[in-house]
Amino acid sequence: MNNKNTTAAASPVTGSVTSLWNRPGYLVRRLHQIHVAIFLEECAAFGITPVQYAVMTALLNRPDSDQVTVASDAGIDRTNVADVLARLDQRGLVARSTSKTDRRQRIARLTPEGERMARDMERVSLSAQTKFMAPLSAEKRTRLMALMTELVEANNEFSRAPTRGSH
Amino acid sequence: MNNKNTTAAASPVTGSVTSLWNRPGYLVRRLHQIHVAIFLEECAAFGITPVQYAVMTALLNRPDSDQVTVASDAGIDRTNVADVLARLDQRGLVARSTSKTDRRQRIARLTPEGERMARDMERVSLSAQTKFMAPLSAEKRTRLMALMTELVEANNEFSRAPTRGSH
DNA sequence: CAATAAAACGGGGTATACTGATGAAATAGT
DNA sequence: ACTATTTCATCAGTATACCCCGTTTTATTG
Repeated sequence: MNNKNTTAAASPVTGSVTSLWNRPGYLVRRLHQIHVAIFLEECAAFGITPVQYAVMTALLNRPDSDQVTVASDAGIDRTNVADVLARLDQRGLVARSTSKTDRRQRIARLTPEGERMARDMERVSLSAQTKFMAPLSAEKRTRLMALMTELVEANNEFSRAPTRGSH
Repeated sequence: MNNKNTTAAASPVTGSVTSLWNRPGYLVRRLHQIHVAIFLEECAAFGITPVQYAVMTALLNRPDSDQVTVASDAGIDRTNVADVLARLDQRGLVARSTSKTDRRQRIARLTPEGERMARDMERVSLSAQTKFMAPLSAEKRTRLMALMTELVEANNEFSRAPTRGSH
């Protein structure tokens, strides 16, 4: 394939301190890559990304939210939410309007078509999750979910997109 | 803060099937966000991103690699590696040249300055890892690393940036 | 050895994610 | 009531991350 990985000396990283596999950040980044790839593959028919689906779910649970609320619920950066909502608006899945009680706020809600799609996507979303976690036993899946939840909750404030509510 | 999260009825997502907190993809995405934020904060003095550091580490372990090898070692998309290497080249941390044995390949290696910085960054990289994992007990940290490693290895082929070698 | 396949790279395009700055609107403090 | 601060949104800019497609070069195969 190339000139570097065909000899034994070409793998000096095994067990090394500098191996990426000892770094939690590397593993988290790879897991994220993998999940996005699986989700996009499973949901190709809908043409919806994981983040777009998170936004749609947030609006399903809490309609007529302003962008800050959507960002908090979906765990997405405020600036990014505006872009995502604009794309969903352009596709007719989301409608936006100015709040009557606070003219700074831009209120978003799913259109009937968007709501229908969000509910239809629950099936493929579940199958993406199943495929992603399939290599682990049921017990390991539960443990991993618990550990990740604990770590996200404890480090919540470090991200620019911290969540606010309970879950 | 807004008109939605001050009442009990404003949190209909608790325990719901549609709660993002039950979705592994959501947790993985949040963990990724959080780790990037912590890394950038700890390594602000260097102005290096997690991905750039991964590339530099890959070149530290295996100098004079072509871009495909760097992509595989660092777990990064092939086209993305070219962009990252171009930025590191522009900052004088990486030097690129055409391979003499295969004129398709673009060979990259750390400059002396880049190598020095990569070694200097090991300290802050470790402190970023520590800060990221700090909320978990030592036992939970070990378990989480093992579970994430198992899941990445098993799902390796789903990502566009699968790794090739051992670790 | 010529036709074909495969690999490496680059360009163009889209989406996420964040920083910093700006402006408009609402709230708090005096 | 008036000022100061905060909050919400937007814009410009950078960096990741991936896709598709085309070109060049190498490897394979009939």
